[in-house]
Amino acid sequence: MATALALRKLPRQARAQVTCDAIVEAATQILAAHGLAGFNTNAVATRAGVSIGSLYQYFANKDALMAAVIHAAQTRQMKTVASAFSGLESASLPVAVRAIVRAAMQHHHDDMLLATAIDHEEARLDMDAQIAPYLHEGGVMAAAVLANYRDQIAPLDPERAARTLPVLVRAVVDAWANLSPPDLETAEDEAVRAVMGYLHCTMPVDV
Amino acid sequence: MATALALRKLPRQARAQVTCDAIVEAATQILAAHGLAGFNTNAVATRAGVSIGSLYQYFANKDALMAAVIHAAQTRQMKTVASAFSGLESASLPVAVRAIVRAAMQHHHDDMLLATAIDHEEARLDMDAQIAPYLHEGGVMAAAVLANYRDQIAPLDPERAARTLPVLVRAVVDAWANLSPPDLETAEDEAVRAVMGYLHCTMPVDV
DNA sequence: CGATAATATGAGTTATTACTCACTTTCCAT
DNA sequence: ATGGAAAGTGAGTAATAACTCATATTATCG
Repeated sequence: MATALALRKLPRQARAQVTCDAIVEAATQILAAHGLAGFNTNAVATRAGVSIGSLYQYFANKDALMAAVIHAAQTRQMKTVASAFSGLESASLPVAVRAIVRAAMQHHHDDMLLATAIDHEEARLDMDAQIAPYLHEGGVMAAAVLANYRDQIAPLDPERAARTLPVLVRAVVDAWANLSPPDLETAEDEAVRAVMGYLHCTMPVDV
Repeated sequence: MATALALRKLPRQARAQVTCDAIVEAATQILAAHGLAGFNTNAVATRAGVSIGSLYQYFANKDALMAAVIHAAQTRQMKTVASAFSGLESASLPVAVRAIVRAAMQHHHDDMLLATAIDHEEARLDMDAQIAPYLHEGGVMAAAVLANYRDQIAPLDPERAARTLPVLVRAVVDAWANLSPPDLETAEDEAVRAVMGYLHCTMPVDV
């Protein structure tokens, strides 16, 4: 525990940055293809086309590499969501919800092995603190969008909604997209239904 | 891949069953405490108080042991949910939903490391087929309960609901229960809100 | 250039771990 | 009892994988 997850050395030249990126990219691909069981530093270095020594120049240990993979995944996802949010001002609520669900779908069902590996390692490495900023940023965006539809939805706490809605979408999408064969249409419909339901819920919730 | 996940040998005597159970129990504890990173067969055998040889008498390989852990976890959860469903006939819908959410909470936030490890290994080992019966059984139970409230909820496909609702509850609970400090009250409220919203959703969902 | 710093290499070391097998102990049917 | 089957043992093996380090290559700058 308490492994230092920071980079051992910062890349200063352009080629060093390329090497670093290639390593993280290779690690991501291996996780997606073979899961944590196939994730080892020698394989990552080989796939990245660099030597094992280069890997350890930048990543102090395997956990640090894993942390970098998680960080990169979060950044990627944030970008996708942000672009889904942009240009939504004039859309109706159902249209907006569906657009955001579609954006979320691109990342998640995509690769169950990667997503579950990240979940597990995030928990094991106690990365809540590092993740918090991403969550907060997502919350701010969500709150802004929800404000546009203030009159069409039940009164709700935007901070709560910002945490609940993304995981809700993700879980529903995963459940339906991870079938054989995947049922992406139902995945989308069910996710939209869940979100719309959440936003409209005016029922007595306390008992 | 395509590892045989069945037991190598069936326990015939009572003490053999005890050994088998102890091994699966120990494996579960180690997964919960240290995650997949700490999960190795020697450690499991030691913790179970049996020799490594005994472990391999019953489990052909590490994956077979993992499969047994997953199977046991599913069975445990099924029991909890079933007992939550019983004695619910006279309850109001919100009360019933809250009761079921509470039951689901007992298993999930409990141990993020175990839950995420199971998710990941389930995906890696392609265990969809083995899991299907549990899902189906859950669906039957859910359908029976929902039928009681037919008049209070929006028309919906029980089979869809049976797949969507459990993962929805689980995801929301995990999101709120896995904070530091955990916010179990909000977890429950948000899960109830999500379920009630889903059940009531009459909004235009298609665009 | 030439000097120094940054980057890259990969064989090698060391620890871990999945799994085997020859053997002993316990149970049970006759 | 007793013979055979089931259960249990754990030192040992072979493979894997995290990580190091002495050395080689490449960039930067005066």
